Amino acid sequence: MQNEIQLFKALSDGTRLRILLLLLNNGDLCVCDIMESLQIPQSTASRHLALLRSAGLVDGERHGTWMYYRVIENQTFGSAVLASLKHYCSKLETVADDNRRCKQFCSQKNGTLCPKTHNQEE
Amino acid sequence: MQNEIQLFKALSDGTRLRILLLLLNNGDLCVCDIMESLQIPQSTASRHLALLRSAGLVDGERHGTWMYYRVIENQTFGSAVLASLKHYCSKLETVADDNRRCKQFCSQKNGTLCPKTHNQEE
DNA sequence: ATCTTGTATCCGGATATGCATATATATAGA
DNA sequence: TCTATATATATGCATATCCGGATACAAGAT
Repeated sequence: MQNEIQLFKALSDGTRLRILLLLLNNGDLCVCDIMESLQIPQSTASRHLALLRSAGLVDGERHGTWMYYRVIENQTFGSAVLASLKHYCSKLETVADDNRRCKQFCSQKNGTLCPKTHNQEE
Repeated sequence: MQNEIQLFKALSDGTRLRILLLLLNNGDLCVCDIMESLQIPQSTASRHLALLRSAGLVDGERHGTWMYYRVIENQTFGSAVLASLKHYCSKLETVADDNRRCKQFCSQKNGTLCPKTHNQEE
């Protein structure tokens, strides 16, 4: 049951939950998007992303200089929990604030910084 | 999102997961059942049960000397996660061992110690 | 070579864990 | 009622882990 413990450990931190919800709601994002949206230092974002990746919740894809992260969609326990998480946390104020900053930052930088077009889900 | 963090913290410990799965698979249990099934000291079982209760995952009902614990069934996020947990962890060896010890202990003590008949689900 | 982006490491402080011990509560019997 | 026993909770302590931020380092682009 080590996998489940690691999964819940990864989820039991506010910053990581915000990162996951940001990715669930906004598709692929690079580290600079995340630090802007959540207003956290770059090293903090990076470290939490590494932990989320080692827990099997997200994976990263390199596009030149930028590293794009996304939530892994498979049919495991982690996926089921994340789906519930997205559903139950959609109304939270913090999440809404993060999403708002994310959309603003991504549209303002559009075409000027990151090479890859940003996926706007829904 | 403090509720969700507290939920995941409560779930990110092997002993607590085993307690929850034991309760999910065997219905109401008292502390002595749990310490026998998991082979852990009484103080450890009690401390984890207190934490699970404060996280809103289990509640306790007193029957004379014995305190019976059960998983809380409501329609919140925690319930949804526990349902998935039970489904995805049903095949784990540790869980099977715990359940076996539980059934053996409960049947051997039947009528002699705890006053309340043990619920065998399924 | 230099700039930007991302990762790894170090530190201090906070929190969690397990076990042992002490305390509280409930039951049974004299 | 008083005592002995069984059950449950609370506390203290040593150890281990985790968090955030700063700093140093690595990788890619021009």
